[in-house]
Amino acid sequence: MFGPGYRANTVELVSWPPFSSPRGYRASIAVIISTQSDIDPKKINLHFQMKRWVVKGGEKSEVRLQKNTTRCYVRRLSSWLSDYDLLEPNAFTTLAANYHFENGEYTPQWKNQPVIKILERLSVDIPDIKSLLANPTDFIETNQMDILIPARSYQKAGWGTGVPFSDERNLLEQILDFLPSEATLTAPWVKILIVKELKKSISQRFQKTPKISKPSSGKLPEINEELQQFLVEQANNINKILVCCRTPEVGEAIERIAKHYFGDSLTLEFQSSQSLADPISEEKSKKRNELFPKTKHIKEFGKHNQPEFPAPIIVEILPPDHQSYSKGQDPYPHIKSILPQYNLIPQCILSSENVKRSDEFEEVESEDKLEENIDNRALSAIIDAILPFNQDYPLSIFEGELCKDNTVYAGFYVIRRNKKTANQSFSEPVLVSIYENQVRVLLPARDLQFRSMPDAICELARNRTSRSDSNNQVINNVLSRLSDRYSSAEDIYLFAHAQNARSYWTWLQDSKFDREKPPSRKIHIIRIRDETNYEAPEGYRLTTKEETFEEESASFGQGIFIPQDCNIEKVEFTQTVFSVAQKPDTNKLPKQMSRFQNNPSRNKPWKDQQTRAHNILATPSPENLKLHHAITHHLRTCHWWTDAQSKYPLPLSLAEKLKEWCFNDGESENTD
DNA sequence: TCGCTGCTTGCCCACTAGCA
DNA sequence: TGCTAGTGGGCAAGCAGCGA
Repeated sequence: MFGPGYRANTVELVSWPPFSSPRGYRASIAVIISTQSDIDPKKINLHFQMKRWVVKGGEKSEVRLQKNTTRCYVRRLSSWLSDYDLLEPNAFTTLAANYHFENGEYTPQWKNQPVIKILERLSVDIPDIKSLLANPTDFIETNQMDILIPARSYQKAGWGTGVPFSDERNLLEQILDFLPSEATLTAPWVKILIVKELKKSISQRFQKTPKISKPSSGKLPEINEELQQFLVEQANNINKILVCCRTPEVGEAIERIAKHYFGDSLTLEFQSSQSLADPISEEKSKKRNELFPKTKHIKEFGKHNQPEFPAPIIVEILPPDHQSYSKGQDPYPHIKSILPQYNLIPQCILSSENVKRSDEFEEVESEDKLEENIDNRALSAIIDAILPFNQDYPLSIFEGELCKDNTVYAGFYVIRRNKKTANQSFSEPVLVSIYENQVRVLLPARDLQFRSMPDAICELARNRTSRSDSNNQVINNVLSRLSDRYSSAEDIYLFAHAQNARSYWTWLQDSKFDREKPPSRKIHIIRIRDETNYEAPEGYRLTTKEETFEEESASFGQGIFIPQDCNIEKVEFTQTVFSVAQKPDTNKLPKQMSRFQNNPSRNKPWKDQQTRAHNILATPSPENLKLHHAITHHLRTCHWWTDAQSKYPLPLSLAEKLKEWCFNDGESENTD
């Protein structure tokens, strides 16, 4: 049956009738169809999903809706128009439901009132939501109207989330039977093996960083000398961290963790300013008749504590749903956007104050829970606070004073805000480069000066006017400035995120790009696409040569892959290559996870690895295609602050982080 | 005491509604 | 129609309970 189409370029199909487990759980398989045009020959992607329907379990009085909006799937056996009968319904529609708060009570309701009104005019009776929630099974496979409530990931629903590759393959083979004989399944992607010279080249370039063990069960892990030395080096640009706490617990935790992980090398300076993180009240503007947030106290704090050079500050704030915020706004975005104007780069940590929630449908977070993980929160606050100051990034290998890697790695990202989150919408291109482990930032819409990361953050917070150069001119400036500044470097890699940057840098679009006319003859330009809009293809990859789906071996593939009909030795340098992240070690899932066979692991969640698509759009050395892709893939693993493989190559991650480190929403009227 | 399982939660990433 | 931000979804990891 057709499901609700969420996007113009996709179609969703949902299996019917839902299959049921011996215990009475119900589930369907959904297939989302999208097209892939950048790989020749053109391909159709099928994305599978588990639709797990909530049924009442045991003696519980009723099932609960999700936290915010629940989109229930509705299937009606007779036509929506009473005088016109359909033989067989072939589509679902959705009705949104949520909780409505009135007189101190939460009641479930159908949310989408216009739809309800239309249905009323069509004389369609929508059942009362309370009876649906009290007896959901009464609304599955009826002869009137079926209403199905999708389960959240954490809910037990008889099946786990995700469809494993073996099942996908099985389903694809069945689907193929219905298609014309010309339709074929694509073969597994072929792994590009990184061997000998290539492997050597990677291992001789890049450092390995130690794993940072986290505190657990209230105990701090043992920090060996090597790890402590490493952490101290990452913080060596910091004289001190200003800490502004509301409660002694948080202050003590930060002190304890700083001492434990960084020894005596981090100086903490405690500042008591309770009011800094108070809820923000609103007041009427004198000039215009509008409400604006009162942020004078944050500005005054900045003025009084402004250091000569940018410095980190950790600010304790209350959770956004704390009761005292009901009287005012969450100060977090204001702290984030105002303090860097005064050379203070803030990192926030949540209070341990008891959270009393009036919402009975929320999971209640007890004080105990927040107490328990305070060490973890303190560690991530400290790491995030020092991260922008980490100017000597542990990436390339040094031998004494000499860097063995004469390569520049750069990432291009466009920070955007709309009217909702800034007084005026804007696009701000940023470029982050790493050369001989030195991190530098270019704000090309402003000037062509390479800044340190903290300087760039403060500059972005202070001043939002851009030069009026055309986007094209800005891009040309970036490319020529990059080649000039690093003229002695052997290679320059520039990573750009397609979905983010291509409206600014139109050359990145498939239709505008011309391989014969690269914008630079010196720089390797690599375009990265992620799953947004289904732009990275669905696919499976096998680590072995034999095609086998037994024991889910395909789920554990990782590395770089190309479609099987490509020959890596002969392909164009612009060929799309897939980078597949490693599944985390701890994710040791059982091998047999089929959703269709009644096996004990059927209810475990399953997830595909993160896939990215790379294209090299320009390169002075097309013959080194494999090396360029191997480097791009390897840079996903070079984020010292986390063990996991990350979304993007390192310089692109740092460029994206700039957005988080500054420009948080909430600008206020200038009252100075 | 250890290993296994299920449950919970923080955090991060992905998806898509709704804005511009 | 493209982009953003809010919401949804999933992984990691802690913890409790249970049985060997």
